[in-house]
Amino acid sequence: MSKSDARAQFRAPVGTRDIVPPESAGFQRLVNLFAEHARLAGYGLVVSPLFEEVGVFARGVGTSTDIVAKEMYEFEDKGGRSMALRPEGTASVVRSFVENPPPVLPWKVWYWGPMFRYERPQAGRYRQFHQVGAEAIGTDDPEADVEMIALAWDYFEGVGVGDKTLSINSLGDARCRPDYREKLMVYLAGREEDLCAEHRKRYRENPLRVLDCKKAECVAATSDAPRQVDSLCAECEDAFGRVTTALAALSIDYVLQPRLVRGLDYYTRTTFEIAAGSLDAAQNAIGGGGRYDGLVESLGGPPTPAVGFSAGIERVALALVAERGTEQSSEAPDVFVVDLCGGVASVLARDLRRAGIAVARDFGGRSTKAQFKAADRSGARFALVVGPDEVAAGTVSLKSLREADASPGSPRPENTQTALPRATIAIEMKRILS
RNA sequence: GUGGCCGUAGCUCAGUUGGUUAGAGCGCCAGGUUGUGGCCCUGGAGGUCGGGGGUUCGAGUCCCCUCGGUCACCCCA
Repeated sequence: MSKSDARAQFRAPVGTRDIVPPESAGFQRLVNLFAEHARLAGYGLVVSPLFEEVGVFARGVGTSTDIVAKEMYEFEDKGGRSMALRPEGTASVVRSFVENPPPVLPWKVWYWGPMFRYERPQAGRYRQFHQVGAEAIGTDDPEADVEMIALAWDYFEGVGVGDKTLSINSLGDARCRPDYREKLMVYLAGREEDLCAEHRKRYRENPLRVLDCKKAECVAATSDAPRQVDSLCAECEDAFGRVTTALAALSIDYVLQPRLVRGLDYYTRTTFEIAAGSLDAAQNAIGGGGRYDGLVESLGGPPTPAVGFSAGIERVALALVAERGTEQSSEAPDVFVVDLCGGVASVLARDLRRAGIAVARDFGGRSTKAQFKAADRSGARFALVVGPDEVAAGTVSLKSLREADASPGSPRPENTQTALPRATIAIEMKRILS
């Protein structure tokens, strides 16, 4: 089989990609760190299906959103049911909440996994991408909003995203949003001619979306448009004030972004987004979220306030690379077994692995030189050499692969090896590695 | 869904107005060193030039189509 044959046959689908070592180590790290932050904040893991009935997203996310209207992977299963690959995580989690009502509120859960959106791929945008996220369902306390923002912020801090901006806004609630919407509609109607071609026709469908438009015409036309934050009802006003006050107390800097609308219909009151300064691409949002007090009810549950957040793993990874360059893998083994008589590596490696030591080895009975080359490349700290001499003496030879003078271009140094008893090698290596 | 740019070795790329058998660096494998990595030297493997069609005596090079990549619009993570 030639390589070109194998390559010509199949490729990863458009907009998807394989995440392979060493990059996958970074991916795993981002997931693991979120798991840890979530655990510390009292969130339990929820694993929900990657696909749902279309209605979960249509009613949850909203049929007027781009995500549902034109980006969903929909299919009919063999039972004739209309299904869709999940384009985001919150709707599924809420469906799960409604289906399995927890005994105690709030229900605090986190998740991670792939999401699917049928879009043209570009920098930082894929058809299958991965998110970590958290939801707190069953409380309207603004402090829950703050906990969610802090979780997001501290996660990004923890993984190493230094250059980032938190934008927040309040979209009001069922009481004050309609009033604001009306105000904005009137304002836009008076300036219809100034809007971009797209929104001149469509602003009536969702006037809030015009605020999010990046076209110069729309930005100019809405520069002094009424702001939702100025039209909040007393309750929303109070809630938003408590959020901003608490953020200040936590020393989390934020920018009030009255134009922050976000493309999902379910948001109410607090919405927020975190953008990475190192990403100058069009896609610089690494995470976002907000409150969705009406979603549980619209998916058939009892009226239940909730707040959530999600982050895009690929985007975070891109931000980290942009900020600090490629990180090297931390998957290097502890030791590399060099087997010079053949057949002894498997037993030695297993002894060490059972003791919790990461062991790599070579295959194919290659030359000493080839095995040491492989050992060097593996990044292992030590080589353990077993040959006829060692077998006869009941020992294993330990050699450091990280000499202090191992600068590129240096000549081969003297080989310094230590003979260790074979019988207690696992214990001894544990001690040396610690 | 629309548009710009780009497809030559595992990777990064060169390849003259179209002209013989398509090259380099890095990486990989082996030898130099019959038990020792990095540096060095020598050799080797690896390509239907993304795919198809056309023009031509002759196409990696020109034309068309197609697939893929990439960036942007839209929108979002």
